[in-house]
Amino acid sequence: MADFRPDAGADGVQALDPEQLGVYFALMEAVSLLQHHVEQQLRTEGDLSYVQFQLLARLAAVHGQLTMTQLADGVVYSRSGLTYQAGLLEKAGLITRGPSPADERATLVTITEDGLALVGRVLPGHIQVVHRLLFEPLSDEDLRHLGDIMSRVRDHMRAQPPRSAAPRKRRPTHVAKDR
Amino acid sequence: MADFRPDAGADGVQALDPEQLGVYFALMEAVSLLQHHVEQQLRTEGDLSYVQFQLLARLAAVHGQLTMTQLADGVVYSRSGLTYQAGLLEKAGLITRGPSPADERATLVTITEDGLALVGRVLPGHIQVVHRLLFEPLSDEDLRHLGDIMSRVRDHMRAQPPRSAAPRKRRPTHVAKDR
DNA sequence: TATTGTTATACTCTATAACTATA
DNA sequence: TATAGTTATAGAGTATAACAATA
Repeated sequence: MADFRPDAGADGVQALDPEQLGVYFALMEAVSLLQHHVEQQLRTEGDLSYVQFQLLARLAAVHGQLTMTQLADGVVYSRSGLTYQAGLLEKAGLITRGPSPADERATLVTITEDGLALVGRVLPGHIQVVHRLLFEPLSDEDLRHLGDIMSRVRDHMRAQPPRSAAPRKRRPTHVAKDR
Repeated sequence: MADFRPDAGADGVQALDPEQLGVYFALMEAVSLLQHHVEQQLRTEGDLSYVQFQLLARLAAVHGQLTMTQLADGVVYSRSGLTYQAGLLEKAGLITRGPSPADERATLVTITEDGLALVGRVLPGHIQVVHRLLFEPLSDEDLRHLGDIMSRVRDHMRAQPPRSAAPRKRRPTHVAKDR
């Protein structure tokens, strides 16, 4: 079977010991489960996807206006993806798009009253799910640790690549054609 | 704007304080970034999606055979979704499907030599990405804390709902038609 | 009757490339 | 030339419902 041991082959590459691998898998599975539940709640109570909720929540948090590029950052990884989502949200009357006076290339996105109302309507249930699934089994100390760790990791990742623009890529094909 | 304060409205519902909300967002964004990078690596080096990698890794870890239902658990949330992925993996020669002697309703999934080889080929780069993005900014103590916390959370979530079967649902429509 | 798995179908979402317009 | 955004298009992925077969 596959060799999960550190440095199982290669050229001095930094490897993970079994403990690290376990931590990584636990993190990914837990977040996957959390996200799945959260998406169900958002869909059921607000007919929103998680991405759409994030976009609205960002706009609500800054109290209104953001540029498409600012809005995209950290949520969506392609321009066209954001245009698509913004189109849906605009059609649903939750946001508005208009020209920017400062930079005429830019589009200013504004959240509507309906958009704000929807966020307000969906948020309590959202928070409830997160509380029940994520925070219930955690102590206050766990919470502090988790917050400290994850914000450090997030900042580390934000710093690393250019982001919001496609890095490098080589063969964007399908399932292992080379086997 | 939207009210993010605890108990902003409702009927005694358990709410999140701002610290908890921050921890939640940091967690989700960090994992989202990590997953995005990891998916690029898997696609580039092995033409695999993350789901496909998970399925192969599970099969590799148990050294071979699993039932479709066992394989789905925790990775995919619908039967047909797994059938689709298994079809791709089988077409690519990475797995094999056959009848189960024990239960003739079941399908036994077996990883092939090519499948094992691919996991082995992709894993070092995968591990490298995880190390660089997730573990680099963490101390040994952070690692212990994170592992402890996330495995507790994961187990808590696993216990909660029935899983692997669709829970309840109400209105699986599109973007907020009610506004 | 309940469970395992597949199929058909419809739809959401994402990404690439080409394009327009402004800085 | 570089940046902001849109459009067209193609493809991956997911979920629901209906179905067949076995327990």
